[in-house]
Amino acid sequence: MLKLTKKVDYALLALNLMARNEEGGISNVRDIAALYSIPPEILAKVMQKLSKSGLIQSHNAPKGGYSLKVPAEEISVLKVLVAVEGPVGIVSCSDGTDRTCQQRDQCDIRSPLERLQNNILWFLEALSIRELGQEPAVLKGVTDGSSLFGQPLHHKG
Amino acid sequence: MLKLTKKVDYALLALNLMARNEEGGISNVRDIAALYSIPPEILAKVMQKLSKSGLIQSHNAPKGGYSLKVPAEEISVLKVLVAVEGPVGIVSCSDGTDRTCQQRDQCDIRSPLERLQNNILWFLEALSIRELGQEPAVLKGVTDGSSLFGQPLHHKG
DNA sequence: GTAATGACAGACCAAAATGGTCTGCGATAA
DNA sequence: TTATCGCAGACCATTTTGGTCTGTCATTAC
Repeated sequence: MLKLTKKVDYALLALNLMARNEEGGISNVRDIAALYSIPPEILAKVMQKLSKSGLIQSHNAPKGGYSLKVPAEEISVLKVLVAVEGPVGIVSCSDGTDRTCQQRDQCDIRSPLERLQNNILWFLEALSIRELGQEPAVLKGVTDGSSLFGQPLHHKG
Repeated sequence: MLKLTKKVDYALLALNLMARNEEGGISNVRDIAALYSIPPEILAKVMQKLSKSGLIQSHNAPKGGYSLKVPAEEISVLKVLVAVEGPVGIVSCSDGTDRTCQQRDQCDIRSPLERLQNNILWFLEALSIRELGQEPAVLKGVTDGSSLFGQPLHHKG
């Protein structure tokens, strides 16, 4: 629950690798799969989805493979997530998936949960695969919650 | 993927209701289930977990039911989530669930992902079931990402 | 005391999501 | 023209999830 799928993990690993190889560097499925011990067939499917969504460019030929189509800075974790798994919604009633929610009429907590969801999506969008491969120091103040907020809010400990 | 389960939804609805009824107000499973069209047996299990985790108090008797054991302000969404579904981890390798991760040795994105996870957990901890039932206005500046941060960071649009 | 109420407990099942396999086709450059 | 590598989709096993069913135990109103 509230967990990234293996496919997303695989996509992030592959993209991170390609981000380090760029620019224009080509990696093929077999090599990446071998490096990370990923079943090649699975990674192949994942890469195809990334390709269809326009994040990477395929080179269908011997010595071919994939290369980044846009700069690593512009590929957010959220984009990867959506490309691989479709629309994200922590509450099923808010992403169009569940049209038959039995609680919808009586639901009195949807609004704050959607707000919570927006925050999570915002973080996913703010983190690029470029930053994925960088040392914590670079990220400091961006994704480290404890230093991100000026005031303690209502955080209960 | 990255979605709250129905059980968590049910728990939040029930707790939100009880938070409005307090203090010491008692609600029973049958009534709550009827109000929100939740299968009573399911809600019963959920309530038992909330009870075991110490968030609510059971009153096993006719005219009995459950009441909040601690103030609504002190019950975070994260606590509810953990009580109902166990430890949370958006990356399976970081919550002790997956001890056989094939990518662990070669994984070069774990650190930033764990950071991302911490941010999400932080938000879940910062949102209490008291706030769940309040109007958006009260939450403004707390969970609304767009107004929460002073600077735009690297947010790509 | 006893019967009705409501929590407690756990086996059990069906559907969906997930992770993975297999097979074959299509494009292209060596 | 053939080996390489992407493209496509059917297929299957496992796990997770949501839900049902059956029964027991505690309490209190009568």
